[in-house]
Formats: sequence, structure tokens, C-alpha cells
Amino acid sequence: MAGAAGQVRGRALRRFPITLPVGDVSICEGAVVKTNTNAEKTDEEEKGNTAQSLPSLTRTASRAKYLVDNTNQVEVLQRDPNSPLYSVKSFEELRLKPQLLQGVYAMGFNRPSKIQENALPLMLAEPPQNLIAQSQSGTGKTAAFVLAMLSQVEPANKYPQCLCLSPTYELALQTGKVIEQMGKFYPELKLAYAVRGNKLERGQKISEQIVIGTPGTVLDWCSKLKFIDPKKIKVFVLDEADVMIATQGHQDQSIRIQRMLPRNCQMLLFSATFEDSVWKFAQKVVPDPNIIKLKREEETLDTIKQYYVLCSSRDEKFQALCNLYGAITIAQAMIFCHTRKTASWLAAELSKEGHQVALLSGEMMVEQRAAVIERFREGKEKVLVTTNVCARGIDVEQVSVVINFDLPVDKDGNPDNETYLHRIGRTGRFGKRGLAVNMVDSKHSMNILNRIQEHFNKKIERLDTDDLDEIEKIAN
DNA sequence: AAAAAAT
Repeated sequence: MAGAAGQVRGRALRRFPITLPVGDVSICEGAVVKTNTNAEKTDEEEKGNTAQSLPSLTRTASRAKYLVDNTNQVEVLQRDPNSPLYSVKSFEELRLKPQLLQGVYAMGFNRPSKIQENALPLMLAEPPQNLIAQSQSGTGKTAAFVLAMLSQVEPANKYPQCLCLSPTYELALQTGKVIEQMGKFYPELKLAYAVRGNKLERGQKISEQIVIGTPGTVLDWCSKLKFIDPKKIKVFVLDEADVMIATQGHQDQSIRIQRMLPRNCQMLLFSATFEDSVWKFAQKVVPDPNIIKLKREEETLDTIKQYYVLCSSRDEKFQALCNLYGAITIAQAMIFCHTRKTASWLAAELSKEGHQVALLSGEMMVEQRAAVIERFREGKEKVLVTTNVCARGIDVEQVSVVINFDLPVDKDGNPDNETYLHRIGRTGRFGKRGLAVNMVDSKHSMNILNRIQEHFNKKIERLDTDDLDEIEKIAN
């Protein structure tokens, strides 16, 4: 049952604000209007907010509908004011194909998550809608776009119809697993991994209906090698979309791939963070984007206790880490380093101390990387020493501790707030509690930490690693 | 600086 609001058309909207099934959401036609029943902000702040968060929309989307739910958690901008926007409270309402619904329940999902409630009806609408969605890690983004891909796919057609790009090899494998699980009741459906090391015979065309891959390989498969006919792609997904379109990230390749796709191809961009300039760029490259923002950054950070350890050198950081070691192996931990070199050094040093640790960085062979992440997932490895390759998206439920052996900085040496949030988001997933420890070893890195602290407006407390009682306390 | 390519 799609509910009455599902059938509501523009005509009715002109006369009354309509209450949607999701709480007390109301929608207004015309200019971008924010209706917030808990409005505490002044008009000025409100205007400032809207202009900042949705910059180009006030100018171009005069017919769009903008709404905020009563908890102030979800912001939606809907392009077509006539299409029936509503949110769903159950997967049945989406009228998915039976095999797909079966897959959803087989994965243990009972009800749509907050982002899914709003994103799914939009993505499944006819004709297909483009979407830029932002919601923090662990809120069900992957399942959302996998569902969108699987509902559009035609298993009888033996060519790629859905294409998903991931920033790293490990994330592509992880997302691929979700696609396989959710699509397992389609007997004909096949998935291809367009990742480094997956070599195909020249001149071949691939028959798999869904392709998941990393940008370089996908670009090759679409252009030079012609394994994929990009003109037949119906759904294009960018996972961790902010890095995929960032100048510093994979922008070139992502955009080159995007340009090969047909005009009517559905574009779906998902990420936990969007830095301002990237956010603007996203709205430029995606035609008529619908926008969903699930804002609750603080809540994520509230479930993660953040500390810092003051040291004066790399060796002291290593000592402090050894002191922490007893506490962090309680469940599983990830230790982030700035370079591949530091990561392999640290892993070697920890091994020398008799600790069992795993190492994962981009300099390793893909086969080895797949084996390491698999062992970590299975819990055979408790501690993973890694680089930013694992900063995003990697989802291992037992990870309760994240250690920034080096703080995240960009190429100019400025704090990388987005990466910080992504890294510590590896813990505290699905509402679980997490612990993040930052290692500071100089005035410079203390300054970086202070700026990160200010950015999130969240106190990061000092931790004394010589005080065993204190370590005991934070571990529980 | 890391990631991403059959370059």
C-alpha cells in the first residue's frame, strides 16, 4: 500500500500544505521554503542556512519542493513538484519485485532506515530521478542504492545495466557482497568486478548485468577495452561520492565515465560527508538532482568517545600505543597512518613487540589485500594497521577502537575534517559505542587536533597512557 | 600523501 499521500499531485499542493506519512512533514510549493515546526532559529539564520546548504537551488529550482521533517533530521529537496513524494515505513510499500523483497528480508532488514525511507521512493519513481544523498556512516546508504540498482536491472538482458564506482578495491568488494546477497534470488543475475588485477580477454564483451568497480579499471573497460557499452547503462552510482568527484580525488575518471553514459541514465550520489566546494560541484554535474540530507553529525560523534595522547616523537607515540595495546584488543581496532611507509614500519615494530597485527595499504598486491581484509572481517586479525585506503566505508562491526597514529591532513598539511569523520566512523557503527584515540607528537599536530576539535565543536580529552587505571576506564 | 590504470 502506497498510502494516500503517494497519490497526491501538484494540484492539491497548491491549496494546502500536505502532511506526509513521515511524522509532521509538510511541503510547500514554489520557492525553497523551509517548514520546521520546532523552529528555534531566527529568520536570518534560517536564510543563511538555506543559502549555504543548498546554494544553487534557490536560484534554479523555483519549482522544487523543500521540506524538513519535524525532528529536523531529514531535509529533502524534490525537483519535480508534481511527482508524488512520500516516505515509506515498510519495504512492502515500495512494491519491489518479490525476489528482491525476499533478498531484503534474507539480509535481516525488517524496516527501512531513515535515509531509506526517503531515498527509496524517490529512486524508484518513474521516470527515474537523480539523487544526491548525504547521511552519516552506518545509516544504510549501501543497501539503499543496491536496492535501486536491483529494481532497475533486467536479468534477461545479458549486458551491463547498472554501474557502481567505489574509491577503493576493498570497498568495491564489500559493496559487491551486498549486491550478491540482496540479489541472490535472481537466478540469472550476475555481477562483474571491474577492479585492478581482474583481467579479461581482449575483444570480449561482458554479460554481467551489474558492474562494481574502481574508477581506473571501469574507465578502461568502458573506453579503450570496450568490455562495457556505457550507452546501455541505466543506473550510475557513485559511492563515497565526495571523493569520487573531488579534484583531489577521482574527479577526472569519474566525470569521463559519466560523460559516456546516456542522457537519461539515472545518477545516484551517496556520501557521509560533502565538503562545500564538492557539494556545489555535485549539483552542477548531476542534472536536476533531488537532494536528501540526514543531518545528525553530533549524534555520531556522541556515540564515539574521543581522546588524544600527547607525545613528543614518533617513538613515543609507538610506546604510548604499546601501553594502550592491552585495552584495544578487547574487540577489534584500526590504526591509521599517514603514509604507506609509516604503516609498514608500525606493523613491523608491533610485530617485533610480539603483537599480532595485520597490514593493509595500496602498495600491496590486490590478492594480498583481499586476503587481509577477509581475515580482519572474520576476526582472525584483531588489529589492522592501515592508511586512508580504509578510511571510508569499510564496515567491520566488531571494530570498537580507531587510533589515528597520524592525524589526517591534506596535501597542504591542513586538517582533513572529512577524513577524520570517516575514519572515526569506522567505529560506533549502527549505534554501537566506539573509542577514538589521536596520537599527537608535535606543536604542529596539536594545532591540527585543535582545529579538528573546533570544526566539530566537540571536546577531545587528553588521555595519559602511563595511567593504567585511566586506560582501564576508557576501555569499558 | 593515498588512492586509482591493461596508463
